[in-house]
Amino acid sequence: MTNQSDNLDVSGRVPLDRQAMLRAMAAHVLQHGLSDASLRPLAKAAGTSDRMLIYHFGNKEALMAELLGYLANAYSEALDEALPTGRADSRGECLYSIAAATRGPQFAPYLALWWQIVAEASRGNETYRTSAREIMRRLLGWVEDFMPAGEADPAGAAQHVLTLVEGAQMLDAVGCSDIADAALARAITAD
Amino acid sequence: MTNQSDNLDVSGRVPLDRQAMLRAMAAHVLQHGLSDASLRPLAKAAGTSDRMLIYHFGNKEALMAELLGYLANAYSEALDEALPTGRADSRGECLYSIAAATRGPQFAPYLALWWQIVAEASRGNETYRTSAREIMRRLLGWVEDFMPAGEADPAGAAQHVLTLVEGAQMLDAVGCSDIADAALARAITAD
DNA sequence: GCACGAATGTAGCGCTTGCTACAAGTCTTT
DNA sequence: AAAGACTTGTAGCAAGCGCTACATTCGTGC
Repeated sequence: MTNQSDNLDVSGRVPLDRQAMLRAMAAHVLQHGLSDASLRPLAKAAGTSDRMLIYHFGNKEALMAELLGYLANAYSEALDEALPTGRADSRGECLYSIAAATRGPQFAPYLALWWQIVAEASRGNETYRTSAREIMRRLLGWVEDFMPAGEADPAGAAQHVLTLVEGAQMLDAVGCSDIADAALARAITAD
Repeated sequence: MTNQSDNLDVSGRVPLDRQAMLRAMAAHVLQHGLSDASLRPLAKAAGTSDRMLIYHFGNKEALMAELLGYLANAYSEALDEALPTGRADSRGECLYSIAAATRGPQFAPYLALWWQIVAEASRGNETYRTSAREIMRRLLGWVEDFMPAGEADPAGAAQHVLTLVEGAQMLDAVGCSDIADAALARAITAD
């Protein structure tokens, strides 16, 4: 029952260890997926023991919730870096830029993980659903901010773009990138 | 090493057993997901033993491949039943009808399974990827056939509709149906 | 009627799962 | 220096995993 989540002392040593563990575990999960996210492999990746993971995080569910939050942040930061700044010149360019950025190979590990999160969310797991919804909201906000300045309904347009891009990513995942490409090209010229 | 996949004798008893097993296992997987698709639960659902499943299907991978094929067929048939026949009157109606049909509650079990399949496919599992691609192709064909008669580019329009609908379904899965609804409404009025 | 292969039950192997009991270290506080 | 809290290693539990060895039953062809 003793874990140090409420340890806020000045030394800061314990929170640092926690962060280091989370960083290492996040890297492991990105590479190997949720199905290999059991205590012993995670502990090995973090350079510690399953015993210590339970000690630090309480139980596996709490660990996964925290790890998911960490990964959501990491994903957000990766997006911030990959996505263009400012505003698009047209709706078509907005769609194109965002699709191009998020479908790039550097996001493949995140997307592979993403679909596992969606699968869990779809099965009713509230931890994953909450995390996933938060990521979508954040992404939607980003798309909205990238909408061209003259856009009459930036929120609606962003929702449209997001839905298309996510559909395209799913088609990528199952090897139907041709369909995704055609759909996006059509949507871009239509705008 | 003895299994009867090549047993084509007239009695037909063995293939029947195989079909019955697949039917029962498919129902179980639809209800409980892939994560509960290990040999013992599957065997229990099929009224037999893990020992017999291995005997009949060789190993788990072969079993899952066959089960996935069975489920893809079942999904197709469910779609055939749920989707309207004939042709839509407009692109907007086409999108609306297909979204309404495939987002209905009767497809929730299929969709929960679908995202698990997508997750596996995205991680590089070829069995799942092949199965998923086949389902997408079939669905795309269906959408194309439902396009209004006057449509200049039915194939392209169908790809567009499919991408939007799949994006909407993903947003449903993570509890963002509001975004999906708005995106579809916008796409429908735009058409 | 008997022999042979197909079909099936029982038991178990080696491995991984989340988690715990117990003991021993280390570090801080008094 | 003693005491207590924090931290960690070792060993293990009960359950589940895919799969197999062995023995038995069953139906059919000679």
